[in-house]
Amino acid sequence: MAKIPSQLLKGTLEGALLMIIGRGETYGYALQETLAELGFGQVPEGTIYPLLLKMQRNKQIEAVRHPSASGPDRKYYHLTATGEASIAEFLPSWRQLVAAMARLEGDKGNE
Amino acid sequence: MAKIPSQLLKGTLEGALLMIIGRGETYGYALQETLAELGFGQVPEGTIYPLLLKMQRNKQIEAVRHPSASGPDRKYYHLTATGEASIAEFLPSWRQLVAAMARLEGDKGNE
DNA sequence: CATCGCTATCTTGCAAAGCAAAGTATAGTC
DNA sequence: GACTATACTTTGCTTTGCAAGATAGCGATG
Repeated sequence: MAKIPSQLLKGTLEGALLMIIGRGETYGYALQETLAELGFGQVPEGTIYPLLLKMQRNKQIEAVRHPSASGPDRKYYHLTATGEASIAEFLPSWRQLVAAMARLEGDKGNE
Repeated sequence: MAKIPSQLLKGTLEGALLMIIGRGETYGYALQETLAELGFGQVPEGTIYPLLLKMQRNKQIEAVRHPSASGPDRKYYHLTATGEASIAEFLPSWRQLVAAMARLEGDKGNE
């Protein structure tokens, strides 16, 4: 699986993380694996953890610390109402961008 | 037509401009209109012109200056081989990102 | 002729976001 | 004890979108 260039991920990643957390409480390390499984590539810790902290400051997510049987404590995140609202703002913009690009790709295909 | 947040555009815009220029020689001002028609929203001049200059420095595009009947000279851009190669690198990454996001949206839809 | 509005490009400086790198710490394996 | 996997944090760099302002040619209105 090729790596998605960082510049392409900009902005999209926050939306993606919010949507994954919206599926059910998770923690940073697991999010990294989930992103890889979904096809986002190997997103580095240095990207994910600062983003989670920022989203927590913005009240989009909340954290609860729980011990783990296989290592240090985990910070489990869940969505807040603000986080849900962020997803509701993000998705239409994302879809608009995808639609615009699809028009361009369609043109390309007709040549 | 809503405005696409700047963070979402990051990286995508360069690919989009290259693809539009690939359809046929154009200039900055016209690119702005084309982007709007495609659904990218009103991308400001302060975004487009610096990007075009950067792509020119990177040899992805080349410019020819022509006078206009309705205003100042226009700089018409066309793709170079490097530019074509950039598109060939960009498109798979873009499609991978779209596919990954589609998986997430699909999950959401099943809830 | 002066002003306005449309066309057309360039430059400066700031903000946001991805990420490499380094640090800290726990649990299990060799 | 060393190493590996797990798990989170912080610092500083780089890229990119963009607001704001400058420059300039053209046509129409007054």
